[in-house]
Amino acid sequence: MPDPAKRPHLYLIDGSGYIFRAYHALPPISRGDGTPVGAVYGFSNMLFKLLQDLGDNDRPSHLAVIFDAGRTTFRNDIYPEYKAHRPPAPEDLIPQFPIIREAVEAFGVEAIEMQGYEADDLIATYATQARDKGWRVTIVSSDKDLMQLIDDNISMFDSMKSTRIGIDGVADKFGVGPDRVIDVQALAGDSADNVPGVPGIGVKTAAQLINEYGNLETLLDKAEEIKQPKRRQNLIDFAEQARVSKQLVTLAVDAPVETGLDAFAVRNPQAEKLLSFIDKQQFRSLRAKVLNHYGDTLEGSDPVTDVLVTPKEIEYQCVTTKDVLATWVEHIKKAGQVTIDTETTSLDPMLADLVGISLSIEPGKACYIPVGHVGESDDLLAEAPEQLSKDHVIQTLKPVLEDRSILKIAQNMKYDRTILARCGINVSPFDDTMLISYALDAGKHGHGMDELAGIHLDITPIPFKEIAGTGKNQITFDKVPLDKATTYAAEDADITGRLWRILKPRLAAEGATTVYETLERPLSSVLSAMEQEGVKVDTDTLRRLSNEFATGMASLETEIHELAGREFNIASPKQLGEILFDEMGLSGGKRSAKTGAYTTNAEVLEALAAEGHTLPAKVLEYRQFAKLKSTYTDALVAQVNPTTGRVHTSYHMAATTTGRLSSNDPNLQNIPIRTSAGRKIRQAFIPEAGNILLAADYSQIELRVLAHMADIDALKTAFSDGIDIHAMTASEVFGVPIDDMDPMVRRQAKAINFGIIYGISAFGLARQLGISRGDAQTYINAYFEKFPGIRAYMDTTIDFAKKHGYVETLFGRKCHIKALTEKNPMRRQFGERAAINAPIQGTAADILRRAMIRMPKALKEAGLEEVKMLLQVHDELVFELPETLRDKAETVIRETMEAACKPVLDLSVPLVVDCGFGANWDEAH
DNA sequence: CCACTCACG
DNA sequence: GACGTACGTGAGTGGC
Repeated sequence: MPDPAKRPHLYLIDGSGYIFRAYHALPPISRGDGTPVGAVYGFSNMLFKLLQDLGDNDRPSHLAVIFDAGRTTFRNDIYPEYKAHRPPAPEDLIPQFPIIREAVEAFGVEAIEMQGYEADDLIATYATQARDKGWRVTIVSSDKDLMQLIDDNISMFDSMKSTRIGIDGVADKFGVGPDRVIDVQALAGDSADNVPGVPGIGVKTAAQLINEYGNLETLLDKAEEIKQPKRRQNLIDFAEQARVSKQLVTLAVDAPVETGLDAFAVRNPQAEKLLSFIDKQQFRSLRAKVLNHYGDTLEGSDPVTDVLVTPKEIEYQCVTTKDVLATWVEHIKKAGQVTIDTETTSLDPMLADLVGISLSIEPGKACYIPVGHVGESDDLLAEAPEQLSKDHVIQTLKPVLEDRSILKIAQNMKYDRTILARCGINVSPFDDTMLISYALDAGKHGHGMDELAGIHLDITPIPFKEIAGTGKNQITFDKVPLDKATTYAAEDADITGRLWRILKPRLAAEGATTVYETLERPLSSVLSAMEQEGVKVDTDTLRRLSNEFATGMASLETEIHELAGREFNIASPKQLGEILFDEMGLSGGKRSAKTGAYTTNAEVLEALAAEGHTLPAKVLEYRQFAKLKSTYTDALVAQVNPTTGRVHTSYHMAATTTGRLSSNDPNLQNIPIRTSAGRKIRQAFIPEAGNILLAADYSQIELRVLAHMADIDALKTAFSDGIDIHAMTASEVFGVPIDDMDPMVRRQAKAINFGIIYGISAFGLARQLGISRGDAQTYINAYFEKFPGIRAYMDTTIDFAKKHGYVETLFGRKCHIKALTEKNPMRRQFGERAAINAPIQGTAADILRRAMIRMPKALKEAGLEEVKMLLQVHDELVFELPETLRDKAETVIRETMEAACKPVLDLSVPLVVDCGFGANWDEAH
């Protein structure tokens, strides 16, 4: 028996069943020449969907579609009336049969049929052959006649319902196991197939009788014993008819098939064949889907080599006439895909004005369509170059960019989507090379276009600086001359298209499709909407705070200078260090390894303050004010968008190793909360009048994920029972009762719990708690003694990481850890800790992503369109909503977040979401 | 442009 | 036995 994980898996598709389903599911469609192709279309889509949808575990290694060859089979020799009542195939279906066989061939799949045998017999024959060789078999059909074949290795799959039927499913349907299905059918008959059976007996009664007597022959032999007179008589009178019926329903497992199983090995379709078939039928959306799925892995298309992505010549065109633009649109429609890039006046998509759009369909060919260029001098109107109007270009491209059958490809589509959304275009569908790269290579390198171009294409794109200058002399893109702008912009679209051709096929090949399709791509538009929504800040409050902080800083500055005996720049760690440790002669001055400067961070200053020194304490105060003022109050006021009056952050989807988002310009994921002065800044985040803010955060999500991943019963039970997890840890590690726990002991346990998530070290824990390294080590030892499963989890994770170079989240996201291969033991241990942390932090991040992706639909379905998701802060989502919707919104939000793992992951601990609401973000906590 | 510091989870 | 450390971010400032 081959390795069960790797043994072949044969899929046998009931082609006739597929055809009839396709025919009835779709309205009549004809192609240009009048030939009806509705069923062909439905069939092709179903076949493609099956090839595309199956998860990694269920992927076929072998595949064939089985058809009926004609109306008469060996069963008509046994019973001429078999299937005699079947109406002929509908008139408009008949010409589609041969086209459907072409479709199967075009997809590179074997089509099997044989005169004298039904498709079911061929399926039975192949299924049995494969099973006997130790293969797994899936029969794709909903025909109950095939259920007799089901066993431990053969199952059925209903592709419309996406449900798999095994032995249990048969029992549900027939009331007996698969081995007695034919006995039941022999008794019950089948009016659709004109199988007579025994009168007065249906499936229910048949199952009851077979279960009682064991099988058909025994039942017929003992028919005299049946109590019910009518049933007894029928069983006696129609015994022979039952036997004939059994023959009719019994599938032949010995059909003399000629094609061997090996011929069914799955292979990628040949591009030319498949695309020409699709084009002949005029299936535009299918064309796009097929290209999207196979990328350039299609056999016979240029392989992914230099030939494909390195064009022989470069042809970049500046489009300034309607005719040329129309030609591009035609080419895009024909190709079914286009790479797009927008050029604007700002990196902030909420401030940026559209300047031009570049497009590319194939490597080496791209165009730039200027729409917002102005003159190079200040005399704007006089020197603006000739270009198409923005309005005309938008109206011309809108149908293409919104066409569901045309795939739009971009590098960081979220940016372009926001820009285009502001022009009234809703881009769909799309692929994003930045996100594909992230799904594949998170942690290996960055995912910006220039970096990817260097790595995958060995190209250094024209630096933006080269065309726009640097520093205060830098000009915006609308002032770049058209020739330079065209070279730069068209190159971006060209490179993005070439990157897509390299990266897209890797998704399927490296098992990253699910991460990309379920955690990356759908989030892009959700974030775009959140960014466009923005959040309101109370600028008056921020300005007032800024003044308060400035006043505080000024008086502290005087005091500090007096204490130091001279003036110096308090904000300079270098100068401060010299004052403290050289001039004032305080002890404990540690120099940093890199520059040799004294360390003056909060930890050091706090220690000095604790010794009774005033100056360090004042500096700490000063630093807090300085930080809050420069990073928050002043910066936030400056970030308010003049048009919307709100602050629009930008979420970076591909920044972290672990799958977390990051927020920038401004960063709204590090708004103060830990100190009262800091919380005043949070109070400046407010809703519009009549609205409230609602903050929903996952309670202890990372510890819950850890409890599940490491499978720690004590932790899981504590979470299920709603026990304070830090108190529980304290009770286990320090042997104290949970009730009336000393807050200091709980604090220590909390630090241990966080330490575990970070890949604990005695040094780190000691520093966090201000205890000796020896004591910290004692705590850690005690912890691992109580929770040995954690140690095991950590060891397993590090082993996996070292073997593969990456770790995985519960949702399959790969996080590559570079430092694991370091020779320097310190850096390598750093990698080991990162490897322990990444699956935990990453799984939590995946859960947040799932919740966010589902949130808009969940709100909409509850009639809560007015509830707007504004912010994400790693374990928290912030919403703005009319106060009247508070309770209903809270329910939907909580349910969506708590169920975010489902249905693909059944977490063994509950997820708990705490919701708060209020007139500002601080109150909402 | 890097180092340092510090805000958040 | 010596490395010199908690995990993941972004932003402001000083200083070379």
